Amino acid sequence: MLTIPFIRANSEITIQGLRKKHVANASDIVGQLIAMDDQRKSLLQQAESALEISNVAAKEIGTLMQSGQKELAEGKRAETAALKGTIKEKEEAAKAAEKQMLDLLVTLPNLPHSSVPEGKTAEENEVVLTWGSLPKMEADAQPHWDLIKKYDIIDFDLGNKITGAGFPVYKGKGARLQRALINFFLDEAIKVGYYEIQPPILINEDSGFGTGQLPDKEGQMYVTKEEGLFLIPTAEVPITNLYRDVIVNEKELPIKNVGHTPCFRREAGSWGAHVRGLNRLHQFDKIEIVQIHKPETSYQALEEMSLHVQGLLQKLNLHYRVLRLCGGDMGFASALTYDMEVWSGAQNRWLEVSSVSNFETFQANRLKLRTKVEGKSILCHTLNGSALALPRIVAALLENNQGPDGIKIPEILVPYTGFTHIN
RNA sequence: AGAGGGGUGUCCGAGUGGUUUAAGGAGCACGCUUGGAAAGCGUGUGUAGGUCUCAAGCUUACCGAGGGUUCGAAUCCCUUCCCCUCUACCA
Repeated sequence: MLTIPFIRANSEITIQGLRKKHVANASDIVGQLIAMDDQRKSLLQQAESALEISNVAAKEIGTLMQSGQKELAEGKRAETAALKGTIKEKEEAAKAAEKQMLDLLVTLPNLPHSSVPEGKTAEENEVVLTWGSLPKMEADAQPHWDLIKKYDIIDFDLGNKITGAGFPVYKGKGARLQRALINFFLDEAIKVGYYEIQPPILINEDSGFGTGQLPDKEGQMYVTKEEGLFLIPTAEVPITNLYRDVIVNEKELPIKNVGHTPCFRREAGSWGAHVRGLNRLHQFDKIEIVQIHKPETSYQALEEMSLHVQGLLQKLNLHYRVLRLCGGDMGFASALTYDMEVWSGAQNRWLEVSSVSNFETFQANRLKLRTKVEGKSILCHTLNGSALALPRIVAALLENNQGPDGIKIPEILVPYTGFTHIN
């Protein structure tokens, strides 16, 4: 969430930024917000000055009562009783004005960083770099949805039976490959200083608001019927919300956390072409890295996180590219996002396997996540990224490494899997 | 899940309608003291909003959260969340 003081002081920058993110009527909205805030302030002032009078009178009544001057006290009481209505009325009006302002404010996305390219769709994302080369594929190379059947390692039919579409069952070497990747990714993160967290995978409404999933995107999450809790769409939500309503000691920054969780996404209405097999699921495993920084170090951290993710892909020997997302393709809360895509040899296309973002103060403002610098409390910057999401990595590994003696496991994973081939 | 007891500042903890302007202690910061340290002494020590060019000052709200009663609420009432004890259940 953007802050009102920022918008007031930088209304032109705000309008330009919102336009880059393709918010319609950006200029009108900013004008409305400032007007609503003016109204809020003026009502608040009226309420507070009435309150002040009433507080002073209440104190006088107290003193009079104690010294036994009942008649004087009664007179005062009648006087202040009349104020009650005004106070309540002004307070309610101020609260209503604030709510109106917040309701509008929470619908605004974060402003993009200056390096974010203009553009509306994924085609306009900027390719930052490409690593490796196209895997040499045989003419009869099979897509992963055929390979998983051939080797009987991931079973969609069984998932359909026990749950529904998009909930595959991993079996035998399929399950072991999953476990190997999870441990590999966690170990690599711990090696470079991340602290491992195992958070709950159900979260409450406040947490959903803190990281920006609510109030807008509840349609993407599964909800429990009795308690109204949400199944997490990403570990970003619980791990970042650990710091909700926290003033972090400056000495503890930066904070670097990593966690593995299953992720649940309803993906309502997004099924169709290009989502076969492992390409899009309702439940999948992901290792998430989350960092909390002082503003001046957050962009350096973003680059480090990007390099960390790239290191994982290089160790797995996957041909990948890095994209800088354009204004129209970026997430709601992000100021700058890099997507990492791996080449899928049999599908002949790029698959997104990671998204690394700096949210600057956007989440921190919702979370009330602050630190103190020279005695003043300031909002922290939050960042996160997938390192990595499993299904598409598995898809690419299966497709790119298929051969006559089965699917070859990358060397670095063999100590984790305990086998060299799936055959 | 049932019965009972709780939730107060960074922490411990007092406070059952009006000098509470949240006592007292610990911690922390700064200063004095010291060869240095400890002890001791002194001062300070939350968050958010408003006012203000800045600062100071003034002011409003905040005692788990939300609402109510009252001239006045940490204190009384209602709702709700969380913790503890016992019982029940359970990996």
